[in-house]
Amino acid sequence: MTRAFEYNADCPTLLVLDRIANKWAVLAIAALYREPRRFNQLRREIGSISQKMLSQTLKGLERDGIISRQAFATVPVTVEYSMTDLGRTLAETVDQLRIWSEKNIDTVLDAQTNYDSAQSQYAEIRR
Amino acid sequence: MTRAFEYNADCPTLLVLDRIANKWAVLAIAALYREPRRFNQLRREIGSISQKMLSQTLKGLERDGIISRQAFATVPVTVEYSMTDLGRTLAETVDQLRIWSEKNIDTVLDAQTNYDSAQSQYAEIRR
DNA sequence: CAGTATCCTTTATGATACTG
DNA sequence: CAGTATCATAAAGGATACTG
Repeated sequence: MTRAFEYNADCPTLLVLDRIANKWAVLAIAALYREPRRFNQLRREIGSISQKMLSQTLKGLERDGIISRQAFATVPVTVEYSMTDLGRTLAETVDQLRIWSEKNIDTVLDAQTNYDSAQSQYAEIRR
Repeated sequence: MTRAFEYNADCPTLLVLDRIANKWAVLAIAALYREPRRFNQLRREIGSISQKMLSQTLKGLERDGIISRQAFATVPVTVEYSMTDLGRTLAETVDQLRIWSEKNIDTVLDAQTNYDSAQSQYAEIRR
């Protein structure tokens, strides 16, 4: 077996996965990919995210050096989030997922329909 | 704002994200990327996954047409999981995350250390 | 072997209220 | 505006027992 697929606790993939195998993080990264945003701006744009989750997600991404946070001493305070150089390289990778999704969504949807009808047919027989 | 970043319920990215922004799914995809595996083989390989989660994850991936399940009428039964053609294209994309992780894990770890020490320093001042 | 079913615990997330 | 704190609930996950 190759080193790449050892899923032990020290595996870097697992560490990074705990950050990005997360819907909110992916959405935040995608939103910040092109241009910086303020907190509530992000919140409105992502839409489905709560204040708590956004705050938590941004903090985690900042901790990992994926995004950076800059506060301006306005009244009230303005805070701008933006991708770091490191973050941008991750964002490009994550963006591939978006591209894959848009390209293959129809195939996936068809597969789901197929699977579901096969299942209900089986349920029919069992009854 | 570009179409790509509208996070409404119909967004294909969100639908796919609900599947792959998931640690177990990513691990299963990574494990099946190179060669087919049997259920318990996968379980041992991923290690940290429970029977319940593996079963659930594989079912979801099969439903989406990412992997396929083939049962052999041996005693006891043997079941082999493998990537579909569609799945393989996703796996390649997901594999980029693994590559990114291995390449940048040190930078991320450093960023975390930095962030944490800055935080504790602040806590020190507040006290 | 390859699961399913069930119960129980932990974690994630939402809603609400409050602050500099 | 940009959060934090707290409580409540829903969802995820683990452990165990059981089956073809």
